[in-house]
Amino acid sequence: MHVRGTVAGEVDVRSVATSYGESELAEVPLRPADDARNGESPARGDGGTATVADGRETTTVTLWNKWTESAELLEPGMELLVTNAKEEEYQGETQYATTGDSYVVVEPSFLVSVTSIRNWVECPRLYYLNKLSGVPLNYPVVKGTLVHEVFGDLLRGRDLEESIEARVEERGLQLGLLGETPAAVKEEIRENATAIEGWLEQGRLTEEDSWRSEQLLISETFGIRGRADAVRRGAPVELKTGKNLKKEPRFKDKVQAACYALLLEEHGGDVDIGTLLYTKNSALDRNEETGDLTPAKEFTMGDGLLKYVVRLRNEIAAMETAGDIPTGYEADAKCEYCFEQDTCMVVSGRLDQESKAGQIGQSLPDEELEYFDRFYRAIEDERREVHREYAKLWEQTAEERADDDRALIDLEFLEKRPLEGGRWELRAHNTGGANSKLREGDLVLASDGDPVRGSSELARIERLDDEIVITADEPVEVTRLDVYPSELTTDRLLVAMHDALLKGDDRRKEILFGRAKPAFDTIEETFIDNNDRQNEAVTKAVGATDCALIHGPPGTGKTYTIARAIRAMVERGERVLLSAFTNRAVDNALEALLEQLEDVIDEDRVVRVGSESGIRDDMEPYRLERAGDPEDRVATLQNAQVVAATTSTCGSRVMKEQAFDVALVDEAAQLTEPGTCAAINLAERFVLVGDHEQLPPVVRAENDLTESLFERLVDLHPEAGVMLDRQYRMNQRIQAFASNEFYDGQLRPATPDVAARTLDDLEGVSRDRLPESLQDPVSFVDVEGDRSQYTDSAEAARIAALIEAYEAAGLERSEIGVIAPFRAQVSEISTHVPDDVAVDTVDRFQGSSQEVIVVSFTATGSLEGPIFEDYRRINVALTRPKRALVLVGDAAALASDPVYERMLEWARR
DNA sequence: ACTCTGCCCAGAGGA
Repeated sequence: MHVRGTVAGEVDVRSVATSYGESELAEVPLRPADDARNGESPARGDGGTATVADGRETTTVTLWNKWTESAELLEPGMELLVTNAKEEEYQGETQYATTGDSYVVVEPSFLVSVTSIRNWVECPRLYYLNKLSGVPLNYPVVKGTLVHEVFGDLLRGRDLEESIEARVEERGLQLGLLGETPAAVKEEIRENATAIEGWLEQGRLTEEDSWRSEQLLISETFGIRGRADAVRRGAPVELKTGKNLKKEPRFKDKVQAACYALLLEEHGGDVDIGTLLYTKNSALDRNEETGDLTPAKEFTMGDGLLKYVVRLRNEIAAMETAGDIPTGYEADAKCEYCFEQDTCMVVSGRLDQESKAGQIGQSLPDEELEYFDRFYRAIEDERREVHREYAKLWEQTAEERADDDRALIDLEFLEKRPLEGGRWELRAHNTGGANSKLREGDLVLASDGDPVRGSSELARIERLDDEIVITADEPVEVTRLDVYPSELTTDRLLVAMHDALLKGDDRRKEILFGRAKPAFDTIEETFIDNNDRQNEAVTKAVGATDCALIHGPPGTGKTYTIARAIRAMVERGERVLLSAFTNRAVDNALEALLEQLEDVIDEDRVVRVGSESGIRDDMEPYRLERAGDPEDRVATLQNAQVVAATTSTCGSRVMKEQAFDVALVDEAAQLTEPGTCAAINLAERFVLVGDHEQLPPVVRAENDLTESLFERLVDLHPEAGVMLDRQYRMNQRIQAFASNEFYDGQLRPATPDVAARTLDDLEGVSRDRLPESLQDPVSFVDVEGDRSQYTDSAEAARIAALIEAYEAAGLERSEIGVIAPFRAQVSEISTHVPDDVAVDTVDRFQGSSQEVIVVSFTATGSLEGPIFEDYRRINVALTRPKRALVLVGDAAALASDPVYERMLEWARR
């Protein structure tokens, strides 16, 4: 049976004399998991149940011999899983102990990647450095990736030359940045491919082989995930681009293969043979011991190796759970042979970390060390949240998961169609309501119903409506799609923070930490002649030698100001990076910029970097295509004077090779500090534009990431900031509340026309035709709600009637927007109102505006709940309309909070 | 208690 639970106290490790001699044992007090679903977990295929019988009381699990090493890692509160345990009666109590078939897994829901384990076995410090500073663009890595892709193609039956041609073409941009020519790269790949082909031929001659390539595997039991290069007859095959003339495979390569063996074991395999394919070994190289010419090395993976791998994995999981930083002493690697030695010493020196390699250089100032510590923790908190999302893949039932919007279930599989290159196009019919987080272009786990234990594939969504089209390596009879969680964003945040602190120049850090005041050059030019603050903002942005901060409340022409500033920079010959957190914000800013840049620079000197699915269709012509001739691709990017990309893309390998004079970050109040750093790290100076009175960054965990760099710098360097104070959007009556409540009364209409705008200005609309209660630009409709928690059908019905009234007064449906706090209420309202009325959450309405806005508060009785606590959300909701705003809600509930009460008074006037 | 966007996933190799 399997035992799973939470460590309930201190672990006792000691030696005892047994009939086999001296043995080590560890006694772990364990509170068995009370989650009933645990019992269904099939884990390993021996039919055991996964949980200890009915109890909440603490029991004891004895871990024998080598497992005591994992026991030493345990802290109270950690999760523990022991497979194939035996039950023992001791002093009338039921206890458990490991058997010869047991595995001990620390924090099993923390999914460790195979690469992590491979790095860790070499040196835990190497694992840490990889995570912290990332791997820069370099040729050996790109070539390795290419060889793997070609290998995969060969296994799927693609023609060799065709594959090489296509794969090299796809990597044009990266190869160009590395200064490689296609002909030379192809030639090198051919050499590796010859070894692969020769080996494949051997296999075909001798027996029927069954092959799988690039299989993504997740183990719920061992807490490991990874992608096997290939699986032959159920056994892992690892491809290596390098040379190895020794008889034995490298140890870390064996460990990697053993990881896949564990993963395959959980998926029903039972193998003890691993194959490593060193494709640089050629016929000219003779194995020094065996004289063997083939590149393939087969080896046996014994029980001991597999268990050792799980113990390694436990070390990582325990360290990540505790939030520790490895020193290198955990391993017996020799630092003098390590090619990361210098980096390791510098990092430990700068961050004042204990390290086996020793320290070089001077430690960062205390405040920077403290900053590093705080943000390292915060980012790792986020990472743990991503890990919890992985765990939900098996902890949630399909229905729970679909409710969570992270999956589409009960699809009806329609057909499979082979594509060129051996991939497949799969089609399924979406039977349910398609209200999920999944979007076109996303990578998902496509499965036959169970993404972890069943057959599943990493697939890309090509089309998503009633009929779903995906592409994948294997023809899964897909009936379910799951979000595949990714640590990519977290990884990039960490690297961005590392770069800002360890690679950033000193002057930049003086500014970020408030040790110096931002400086400005004097600029005489007038950029905008009818709006002083906008002009001041452009002047500051252009003249800043360090940074400028532009605070732009709703409707104040933030986007125009940015575009004007960038134009001025471009005219001065500067290279500019335009960034924001979301693709939508980047595209909006770029759209305004293109208008400004007409006649200033050629269109082809403006480049949008990002994925095809992320970029808005009308910006597609500016998108940097990665595939193509290397020289040509790299010229397009280097020649660009303006590059636009999300902050996440700014952290990509390609973007990190780029340098700019200025980085301009829009919607900067929605960005975490490390997120902002990803963009500004690439430039000499920066301009942040945003409004910290609107919504803050979206983060998974409650931590230091919730305050933006923008907001912090506005406080730290008020003299670098300027607030745009004239708004071009709202009727005066509408803007009054937000102005007083959020902007100290400083926000005012830009012109008398704006102040006086009403629905009457719109063609064919007459306010007289509205009920009297709606004739004022701001009105309140008191609805006693239906008392349900996240929806309110009474409000929804009333809103439908309001929309009819506006239509009757001559408004187009497309001129009306409805905003609600909860997604559930958004879908409730959507069922009541016509399709062409925009209905969305407050959060998603940020950044846009409408002639008429109806707000559904969805609260009866009281205003309790986190969504109402952040007043910035009301600021966003109330500042979306131009000409009319209708608040719909329960007056009694709204009056229970002072801010909402003031809002009520204003609306009812 | 709720809100929710990014990202080619994980791994590619050097000595």
